Amino acid sequence: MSIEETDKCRAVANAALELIAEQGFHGTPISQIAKHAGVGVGSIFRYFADKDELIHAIHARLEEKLHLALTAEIGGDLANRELFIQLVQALVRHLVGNPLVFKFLEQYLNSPYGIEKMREKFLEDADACLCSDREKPFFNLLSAGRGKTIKDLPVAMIHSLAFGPVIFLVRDILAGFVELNDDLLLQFGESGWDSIKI
Amino acid sequence: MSIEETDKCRAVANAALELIAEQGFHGTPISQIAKHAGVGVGSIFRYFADKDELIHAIHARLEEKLHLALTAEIGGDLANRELFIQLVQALVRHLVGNPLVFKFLEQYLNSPYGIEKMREKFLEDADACLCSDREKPFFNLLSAGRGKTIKDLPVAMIHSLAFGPVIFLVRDILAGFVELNDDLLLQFGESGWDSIKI
Amino acid sequence: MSIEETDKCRAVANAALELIAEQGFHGTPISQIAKHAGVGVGSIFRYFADKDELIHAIHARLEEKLHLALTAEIGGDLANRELFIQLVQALVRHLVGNPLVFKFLEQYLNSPYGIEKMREKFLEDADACLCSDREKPFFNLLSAGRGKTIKDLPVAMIHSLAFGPVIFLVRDILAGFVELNDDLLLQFGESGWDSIKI
Amino acid sequence: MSIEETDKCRAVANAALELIAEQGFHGTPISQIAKHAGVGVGSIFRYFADKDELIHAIHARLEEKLHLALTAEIGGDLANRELFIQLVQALVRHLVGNPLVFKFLEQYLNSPYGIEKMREKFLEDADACLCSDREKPFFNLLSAGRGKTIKDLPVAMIHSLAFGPVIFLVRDILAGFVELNDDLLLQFGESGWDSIKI
DNA sequence: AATGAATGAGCTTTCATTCAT
DNA sequence: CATGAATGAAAGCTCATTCAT
Repeated sequence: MSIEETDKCRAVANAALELIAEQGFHGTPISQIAKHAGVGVGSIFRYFADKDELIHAIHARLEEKLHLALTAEIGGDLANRELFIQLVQALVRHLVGNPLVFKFLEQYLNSPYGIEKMREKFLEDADACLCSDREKPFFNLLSAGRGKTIKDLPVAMIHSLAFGPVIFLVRDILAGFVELNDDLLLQFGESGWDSIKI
Repeated sequence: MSIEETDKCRAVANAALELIAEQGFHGTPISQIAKHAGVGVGSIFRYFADKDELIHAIHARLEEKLHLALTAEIGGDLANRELFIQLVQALVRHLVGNPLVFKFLEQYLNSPYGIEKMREKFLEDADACLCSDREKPFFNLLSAGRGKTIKDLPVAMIHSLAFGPVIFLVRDILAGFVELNDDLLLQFGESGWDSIKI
Repeated sequence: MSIEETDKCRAVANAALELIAEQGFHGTPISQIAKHAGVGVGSIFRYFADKDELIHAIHARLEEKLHLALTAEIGGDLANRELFIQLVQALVRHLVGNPLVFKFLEQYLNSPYGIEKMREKFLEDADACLCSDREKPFFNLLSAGRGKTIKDLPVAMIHSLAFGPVIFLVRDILAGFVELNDDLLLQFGESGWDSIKI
Repeated sequence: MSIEETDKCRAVANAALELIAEQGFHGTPISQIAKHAGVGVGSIFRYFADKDELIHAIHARLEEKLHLALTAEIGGDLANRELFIQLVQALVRHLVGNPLVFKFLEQYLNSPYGIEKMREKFLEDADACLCSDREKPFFNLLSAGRGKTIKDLPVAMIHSLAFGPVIFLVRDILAGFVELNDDLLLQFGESGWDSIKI
């Protein structure tokens, strides 16, 4: 169920996002979310059947925003070196600029929630599931170049080479282990390309 | 507290590992661990002050084993292409061969447990913390080559480029999205090198 | 408070009757009643101060209807064998023909609702309370014959002998344990008479 | 699941019986039962998986006790007038002497709990279900005489004639509407027989 | 007058932790 | 030492009731 964009609904989703990103799913009781959102507990269950549904809804919204943010910048074929690099840069910037989003998604994807979600998708559409929704636009555009400008490896492997580094880098940036600047980010994007180009 | 290597203690840790890997931290009550380990609940609290301590202890043990497994295979300078590739292969094989270990660590590192741990370390020893313990041997050996055979980027960035793909690949393999063979694994290792080599 | 016979009011009472008969008092939220009645929740509280009051009002209405249905068929002295038998038959037919009414009353009378109600009545009017309202016409007419055609036992005992079987029979019929026909019903009525006649 | 006869277990069951008899299932929170039993809430769930299971267990125990109390006094064929009367007397005495038992059973049998229970039984053993467990000994012994000393009516109908009055009488006695004495009880038993004898 | 979104007290249930045996 | 029965704080969730619209 996608998030109905009521004011109250968004307040709840935002409060939940903030708290869960810092405390985890199980460290964040509904009552706390309610208080932080300035809402009664009961109201949360008006909008979301379950705590689970709330979490899935937040995930869906974040994926969607991410999708929009990225597709806005994508012009064409990711098998094209410059485009690939631009997108890696955009992705890193988006996640670093929205740390709560990153922290939430990290937890979500490595929890029973995300795994369940992946299974569901796998059953209904095996192809769609070779990557998380987050990178679907990337994924499609990468597939196109396989065997031409991009190595002829299984899609999941290309995917790992392209996005594994991004996630790790963002994690380290948010943890304060790396100070990013434009030049470094450019080099990082180029390095990613080096690993998948033929 | 590291795991005292009593028989009972190991039984508990093993039971916990198996159950947590499949069910998550919060899906695995102490009582279930006790039953699965053939031990009384009370006994668990003799060895581990807390559920948290149990989890951290398991994590520590897994890191240690991983460390041992990998250093056993390392001969020299990772800034050397062949060595790097061998190590990526060894790491993938080890994790794919020990899925419970991988699943546990994935959860741990992306949960408040792991994050808290990272913070603790950061405070006491900034250097040690630039990478997770898991890849410390890699990390040290990679540092050595920076600016020579390896790009002159921040260590954390090199680290992300080198290990991000590994983790993502293992995840996809365990999820059944990729079928691995020796040739593919070799190409994967080479690709990793391509991204960090000068 | 008796049911004001507004359209909306009756719609609510009917919806509540249907739902409660099948799901019980506590399995039937006000919100469900409102939906089923095509009315807003708030409106229910305009007509009935409480959920309790709604339930008591429904009970009162059912008693009244039962009263009317039965007195319509009563001509005279129940101490008269034929009249008694006719009335037992009418009562059984009425209840079997209105299963929701029966199910509601059964629950009501055997719940704190009914018991509380009985107490109230007992305090304000001991006589009225020697039987449930439901059988008041029966009761009065039976009293008349005590010591003549009917055994000289306490009224409540006569009452139990006369109506206990009816309620039990209806319950078994509605549960599908007995298939009724005219002949059986006649014999049943005669049997009831046999137990109270001198 | 029958009640394990631990001390604590019995304390819980007794507390629950008392409270539920007076306040109903839904007026009696587990926390209150725990307090009244001098036990922690958690302990209740050690013995009973559910609130439902607790209630069913109490019911089962009461049925069993009733069964024992009555069969202790039964010597032979209920189609025999004197035996039937003795048993009606015994049943009335037992229920009047144990008002909590009566109140609990009344509520149970007329609630979704009891109805569900009856359905279960009906599915597994249609015959057994024509009467509630409570009267099974009665029932079997009555069946024997059908067509001989007892009217040739459907069993459920005989059952209604024989036990409907008992339940109603007990209810009225406990409500204070009838003052019982040995003579009245004897006449009551005889009246019951009058309704079913050929 | 009618509505239904909002509320929060209160319920059932879980589970880490303790401690008497 | 080892055990597991006992505990109760805390969680998720429901629903009668209110009140702004």
